Amino acid sequence: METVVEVEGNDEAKLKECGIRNSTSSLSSPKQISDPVVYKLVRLEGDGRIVPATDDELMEVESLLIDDKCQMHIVADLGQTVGCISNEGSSSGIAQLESLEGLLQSRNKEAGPDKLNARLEYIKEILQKVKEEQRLRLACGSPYCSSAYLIVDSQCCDQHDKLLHIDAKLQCEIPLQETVPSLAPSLSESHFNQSGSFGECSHSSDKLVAGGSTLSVVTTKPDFSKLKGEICLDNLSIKELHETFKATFGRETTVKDKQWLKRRISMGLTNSCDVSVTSFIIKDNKLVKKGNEEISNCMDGSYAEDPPIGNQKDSPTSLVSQLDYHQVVPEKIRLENPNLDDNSGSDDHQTEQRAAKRVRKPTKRYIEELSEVESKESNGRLMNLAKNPEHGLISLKSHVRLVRNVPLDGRTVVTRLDSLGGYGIQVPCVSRVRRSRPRKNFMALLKFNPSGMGMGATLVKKSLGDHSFPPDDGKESRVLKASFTPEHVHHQKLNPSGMGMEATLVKKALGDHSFPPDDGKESRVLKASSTPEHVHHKFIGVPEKDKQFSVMRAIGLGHNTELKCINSSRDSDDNVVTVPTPKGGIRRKHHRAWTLSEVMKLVEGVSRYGAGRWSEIKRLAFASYSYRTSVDLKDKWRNLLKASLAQTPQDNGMNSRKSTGAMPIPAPILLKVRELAEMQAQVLPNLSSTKIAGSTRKNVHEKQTGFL
DNA sequence: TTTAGGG
DNA sequence: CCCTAAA
Repeated sequence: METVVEVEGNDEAKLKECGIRNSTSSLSSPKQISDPVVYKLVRLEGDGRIVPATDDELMEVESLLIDDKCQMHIVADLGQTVGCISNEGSSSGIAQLESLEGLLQSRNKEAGPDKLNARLEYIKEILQKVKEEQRLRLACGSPYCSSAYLIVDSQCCDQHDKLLHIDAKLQCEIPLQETVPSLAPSLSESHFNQSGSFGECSHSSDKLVAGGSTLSVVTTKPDFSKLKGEICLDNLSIKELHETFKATFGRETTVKDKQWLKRRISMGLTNSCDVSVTSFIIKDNKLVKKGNEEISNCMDGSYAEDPPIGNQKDSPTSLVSQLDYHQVVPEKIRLENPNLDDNSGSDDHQTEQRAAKRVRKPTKRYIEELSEVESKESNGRLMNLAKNPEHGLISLKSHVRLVRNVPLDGRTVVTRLDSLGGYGIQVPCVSRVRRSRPRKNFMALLKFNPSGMGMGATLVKKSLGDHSFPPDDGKESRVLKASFTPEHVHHQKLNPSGMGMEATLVKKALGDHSFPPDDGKESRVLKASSTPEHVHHKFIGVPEKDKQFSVMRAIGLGHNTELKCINSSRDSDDNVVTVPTPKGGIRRKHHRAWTLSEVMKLVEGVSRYGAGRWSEIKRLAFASYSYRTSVDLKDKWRNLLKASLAQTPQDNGMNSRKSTGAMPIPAPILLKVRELAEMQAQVLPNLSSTKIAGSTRKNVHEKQTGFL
């Protein structure tokens, strides 16, 4: 998969490609080695040379530049527009993209799981965008002129940027717990830099900027360092294969199975890009891919030719490929072939199995959540694009770290998500407040309770049956939900056992307002708003000492108190559920008064599509009114109907009276409402009841007399 | 998911 | 406006 991303790209991409495929990284520190995937910062010298963080790397990269065919591109292009794609690069990039797409498709066919498909879809989408941008750029001649996404500050070409994004996404989808820690931070940094939201947030960037002209982030795979040149695995002896294996994964293997070795190596090298072994050529001890096209071509048959092997025992390095393997190879087969290769590591085997398992589960969920968020929040392509990757990051992070710094991480994640989501700091703030609230809330209630006891009762009731604390704005609440969602997942994963229990309990205590993590996208305001609350209560207490407290509440001791907490929070944070009306009454905070135009729209909609087609009307006539649900329309129509019926008989008396209070509905509109009602009443019940028809007619008559 | 109807 | 049952 990752390869896919790399393939896609222009020179920058190629650069990365080189790094990965040719096993550029010669990270020597143990820590780095232990991390299968590492994003490294590389500095581009004025002359276009790439200067990695370490000397070793420098050498590596340089040699790569010499060896690889992409050298020319890199040197030339980077030389002048550091990190930007030259036209030449762009065109080739497009070509690569194309082949990449083919690749993706072929993979799509092979990989059964829907998740994979979803991912591929996503990637394709991104690629599409990238490609388009490239074309635009070509047309304009200027690297940035058409960049619809992020105008990245000097340092990275956005192309590369996107690649990274994709990478990030991919990575997160391949949640390698061992892998990510180092990855996430650097990634995020680069993101921040590029999006500009965070200014110079990354120390690393500072460092690099200071040291050299530009910086660029390169993905590198550890332990590939020993591989040099091109390799045709097919021609290697077992011993050679062993060497290669070692170089690739950093450990020995005793497996004698050539096929297996080749497979493992290729997978390891291509980093989960299912490239057939044959796409490698060996040369001077280096392993290199022949070409992108070939790769993509090979893709299709690769698995067919290469029968699945039961024992997946690689170093952690190849977890990525593991993932693919697991996805592609039916569970059955895997189970049926327990140990094709014996000794070299039943340990590894199990470990990996476990890894794969624990890895995959969260992924799906996360993706769902993320996609949901995306679809909801995306304000435009720009944001969208910038965001997606970010989500990836988030998921990454949570996957990796959830084990410990929950709160800390959670916040970070939220914050970041938010900033990229284009919603300012709102979300994070809210979330923080919510999180810290549980303890205080308790006391806060009394203070905040504006209307005294009576009110309190009302509130309690509401909280029980109606968790509508929404910021009165559908959008906003949705944002909230979105922001919380990840957290929710996060926590759940974090503490599956204990947490789950508590969550359940709390839920019950609350009356189980089935807080659906993946509730329908459109989730009505109500639900959206309630979600955060639930999350809050479910998870907040857990990580620490609050546990007891929450448990208590959950059990019921705090039933009321908890509710009150919610209320108070609403009072303080969200301006209460209800709001006093000038008239003296109380209405729901997020009640949206129907404007005349809305009413007219509604009437028109009904006349056009018919009463009852609320969803249609909603969709077509109220598309822009996100806060009006089809139910709302229906309700309003019902009211209108009532009003129209009530008003007509007794003339304006009613009307005038009404006008005093809420918005007066103009008689003409009521008239129309009535007409429509009758028309439809006639049309529909026509068949069945004459009674209705009679009454309708009567009504018609009345109305007509009344108004004409 | 949408619609209809009750609260 | 909210909730829920039914389709």
